[in-house]
Amino acid sequence: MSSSPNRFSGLPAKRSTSLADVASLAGVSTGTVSRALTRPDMISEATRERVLAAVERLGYVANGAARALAMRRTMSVGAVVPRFGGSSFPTMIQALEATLAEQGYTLLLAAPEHRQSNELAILRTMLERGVDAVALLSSDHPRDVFAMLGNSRTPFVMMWAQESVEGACIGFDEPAAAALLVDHLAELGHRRIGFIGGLTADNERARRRFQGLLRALARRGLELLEEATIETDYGFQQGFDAMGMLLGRRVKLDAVVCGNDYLAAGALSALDRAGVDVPGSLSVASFNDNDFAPFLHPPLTTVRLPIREIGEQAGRYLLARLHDRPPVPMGPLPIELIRRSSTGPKVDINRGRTSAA
Amino acid sequence: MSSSPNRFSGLPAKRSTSLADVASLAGVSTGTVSRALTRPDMISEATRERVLAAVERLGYVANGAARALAMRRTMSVGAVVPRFGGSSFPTMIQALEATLAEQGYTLLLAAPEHRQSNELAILRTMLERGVDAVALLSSDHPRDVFAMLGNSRTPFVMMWAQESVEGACIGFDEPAAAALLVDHLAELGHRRIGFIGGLTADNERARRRFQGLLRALARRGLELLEEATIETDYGFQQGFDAMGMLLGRRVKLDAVVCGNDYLAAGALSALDRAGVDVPGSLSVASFNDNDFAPFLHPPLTTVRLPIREIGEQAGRYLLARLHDRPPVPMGPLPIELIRRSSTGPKVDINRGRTSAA
DNA sequence: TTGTATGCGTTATCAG
DNA sequence: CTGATAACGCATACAA
Repeated sequence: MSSSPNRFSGLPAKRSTSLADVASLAGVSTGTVSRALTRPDMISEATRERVLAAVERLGYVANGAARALAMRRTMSVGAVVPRFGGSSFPTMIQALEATLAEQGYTLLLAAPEHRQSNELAILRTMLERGVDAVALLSSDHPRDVFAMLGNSRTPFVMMWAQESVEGACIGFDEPAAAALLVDHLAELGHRRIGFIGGLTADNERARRRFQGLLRALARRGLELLEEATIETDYGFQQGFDAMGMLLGRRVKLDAVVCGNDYLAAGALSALDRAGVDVPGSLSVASFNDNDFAPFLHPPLTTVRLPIREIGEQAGRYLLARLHDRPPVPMGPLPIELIRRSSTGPKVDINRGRTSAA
Repeated sequence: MSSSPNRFSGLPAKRSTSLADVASLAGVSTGTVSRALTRPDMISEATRERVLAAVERLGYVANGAARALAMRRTMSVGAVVPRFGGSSFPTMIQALEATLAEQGYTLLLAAPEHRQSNELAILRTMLERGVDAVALLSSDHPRDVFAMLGNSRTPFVMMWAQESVEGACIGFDEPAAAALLVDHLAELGHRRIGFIGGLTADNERARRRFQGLLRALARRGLELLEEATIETDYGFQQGFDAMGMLLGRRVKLDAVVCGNDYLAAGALSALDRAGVDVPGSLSVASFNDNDFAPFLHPPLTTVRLPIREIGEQAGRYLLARLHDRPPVPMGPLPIELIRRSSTGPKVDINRGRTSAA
């Protein structure tokens, strides 16, 4: 019953072909096979081909666990990233993955739904899996996390974070981004400014964004209207609801800044629903985590944030550490203000094409 | 120079504490330590505590490679997912990860930027890493992929796919979703219908979506306007451009269906830019991969697709296989039409609150 | 260039 | 309940 090949093969039967199998088929030793596969230049053309043929014939796939055990390295780095779905993290992670892949490293990812809950447990699992390095999100983690990292001598980096005594951080100047937005609004003559932002309590990035905003405003003798400041989870619905609340309070406002593009999209939707003229009677600006703020309607001013670049830099940093090289110095990550008019090429419905006369 | 503890510790020095260290500190054998950690009930209270204390004191973390080698299983499943960033995949993956985590499984993820390119290589890497099972996206893969999977006797599942002789598929009824949209538009009396969809050539899902649309239309004696049908990459900019092209062609249209919400967002933006009254003079409907179509402006009719559910079901299926149980039967995944009015609660700017009188 | 033998850190088997 | 000891599959120093 359980000997049929195509049966539900749980654990017991998983003895797949090994180096030894290949070796005997090729009529050489295991050592030779191993070298033929990982150091082709150390072996004669003839035997190498025999080995490769045997490998092919058997469909041999190396056992990573054994290899890792013998080599004391796994060629993989772990990343623990909370609340993964629907955010800008995928972009960052993919950049990280791509950068690591250039040097043959694989990314082992954990994306726990509930934050903090068991970050240490997750990290432990990763170390047990044998990751050579670790990428963390932000820099606020329990002491145990850093302790375990240090104890295991595993290189690590904190992404989307500013500075930390605990280790290296890759991030961008969030206050500078806030300043860009504030300057823009101020230049438009706006003075009564509201804010719909992320929850600062458990989100270091939202916190820095918020404080950057406050400081930029202060430099111009302005401040956030307290009754027009709302903290909420990042999300369309949340943005919609928050803007609804703001409107309900009937505060006089010149402009509203949104903590990210999800909030902005929801807020714009609520404004439209309420018949508010944007930007005629109210300007909206936004941080652009997810690269779609430039395409929202009505067009709004936004700052493009170097999310992808964080992933890349983090990857480079880790690779440097892994190769026992001093970390490469890295310049500041680029931040760019995108003004509201840059939605795309104009299309005139009355004339047909755009380019022709 | 290289003996300092806090130096760039590449590979050589990574001999961290092992079971043996713990054993000698606790004055027991390695076997005892192993059991104390993984089978607490097989050991006396007293020694277990001694062991745990030693573990704590040394900050011991198990070596997963060695464990995997000995146990012949890694408690992890791999997933290979192309074009990961900015799509609805994160949602699906997170659901998969969460489901697997319930049983202690870890998700090893590969998210290659370029599709097909080297799917086999990626799979090989995963198998080498020692994954116990694999989740694939869609069902169109090179033969080698299935061959390798079969050869290694690794349970696997195809997500977001319909049917395949190669193995199990988890997906939803894409044509049914298309039919919902078509029925809705037809009920509104629309007959001249266009489509801005994903590239069918290299995207099985886009293909099924497109064909489902054609059939649903045919059942009602309708067809897609050829000159109002555009294939493009999923994306805001692409949707914007595509709608621009459509407008440029000056085709008479009652409605346009968008292949996903990114395209829809771009299309709506282009329509607004062109001053087209939506839905007054043109209806827009959309497949909703990313859960934000319901929040777009102007509100459009959309079908909510069970993306998250795919991840969950795939996880359950894999777990069943991993535990050597027959796969659990699963009902059809839910699809829901969301009509354009359901953007959210209404907000009356003139009255303050919504709920009070 | 190739074969041999040892070690990698755990789990599992089998006595005690 | 606990202690030896043999796998696990591969890489590598060493010998040939």
